[in-house]
Amino acid sequence: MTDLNDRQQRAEIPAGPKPRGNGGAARKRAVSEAKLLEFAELLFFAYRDFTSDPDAILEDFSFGRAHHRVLHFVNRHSGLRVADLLDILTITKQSLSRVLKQLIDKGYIVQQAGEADRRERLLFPTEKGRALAERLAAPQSVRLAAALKAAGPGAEAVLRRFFEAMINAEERPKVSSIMHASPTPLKPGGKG
Amino acid sequence: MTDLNDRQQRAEIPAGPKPRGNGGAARKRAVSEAKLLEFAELLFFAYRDFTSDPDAILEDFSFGRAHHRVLHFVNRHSGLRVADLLDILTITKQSLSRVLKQLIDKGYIVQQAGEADRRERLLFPTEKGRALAERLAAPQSVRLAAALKAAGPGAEAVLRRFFEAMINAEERPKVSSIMHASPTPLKPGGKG
DNA sequence: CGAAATAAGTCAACATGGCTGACATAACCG
DNA sequence: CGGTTATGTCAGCCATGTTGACTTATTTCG
Repeated sequence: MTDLNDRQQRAEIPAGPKPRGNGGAARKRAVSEAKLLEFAELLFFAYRDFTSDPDAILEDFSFGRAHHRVLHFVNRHSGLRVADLLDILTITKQSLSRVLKQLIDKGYIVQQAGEADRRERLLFPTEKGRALAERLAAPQSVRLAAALKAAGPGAEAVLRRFFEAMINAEERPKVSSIMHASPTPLKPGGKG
Repeated sequence: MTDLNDRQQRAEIPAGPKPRGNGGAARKRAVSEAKLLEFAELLFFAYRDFTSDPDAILEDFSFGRAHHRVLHFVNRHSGLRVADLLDILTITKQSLSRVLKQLIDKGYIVQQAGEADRRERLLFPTEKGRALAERLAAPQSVRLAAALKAAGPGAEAVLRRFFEAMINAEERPKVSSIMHASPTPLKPGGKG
């Protein structure tokens, strides 16, 4: 077994916490620091497994995690611009272009020139795109629902505050406006 | 400005929620589903920004996020085996090998044959490795501390339950044993 | 003891998805 | 009209994931 549970047994020496440079006055800080790093690890593990379900589905479509991210945001916030997507994903135009083009070519996303500013390409999911987005979201929703339930009553508010505070302060208004924006409807002509 | 805040203003049409396939009986489910997807997005944004601080530091060392992950776990759980690391990161031996070798070559990590089983290579941070790990962890700790504070009293317990439930059920005992394992001390001879 | 299993390392080749720099087109704005 | 903006695109590079095959050292077990 490559079970990590085995590990402790193998170490013969009891091994208490080793006295490092921060001995003495910084004791209280050090404990708190360790707890913070535990949360860092929990976040890592949670995110690792959170992404694993859709990743498995994506293989059947020869898509990757990058496609998922794009499709998700286009589906949830249909009518957003390419520039919005770049901002959300914090990747370059060229990186986005690659996956976005594939999603458009394969009929998961359609573009439509902006009404007020015709330079803009507003992005919309097709029916096919919406279906895939929902299929990818399903296991994540199940996981989140279970985790919220396990976290107990009042967890939603706590988590919302926690996550929002984890986001860079300058980004919070953007994120907030993305999440609460009403979707632009697809104009007639765009093949759904 | 490529500010996402601009978006709503540009859409002329009011655009209510469009009646989709799940009209009628599934109304309550649909609302809940939207809320779950909001948490999915918050998790995405939180993780995106959580990783951005160390990423910036890593550039100065010509390292990437993969190196950070390895160094973090070796530092926090010194004495773990290569197999443990593979399990934690869920990557292949070959992928790990590349970054691990670089960390060893550059003197951030040392290996030591296991005492009970000499096939095992136990991994330890050097002083240099510990220093870098701490430097990378610092901004993340600051961010986490602020977010915990913002989440309010009782947030720690809630978050712990939430994150643990987000992890695949089969993985939970492993994760738990990693996180609560006492570190194996480095034996004399290993250049620290 | 000797054979099989295990832990780790390695070589080669490939895919995905980041990145930079440079440049083209269309549309908007003053 | 000219400058700026939004988008798209070409070409190439790099980091980090993948598979498959194979070696070496060591442990475990019949």
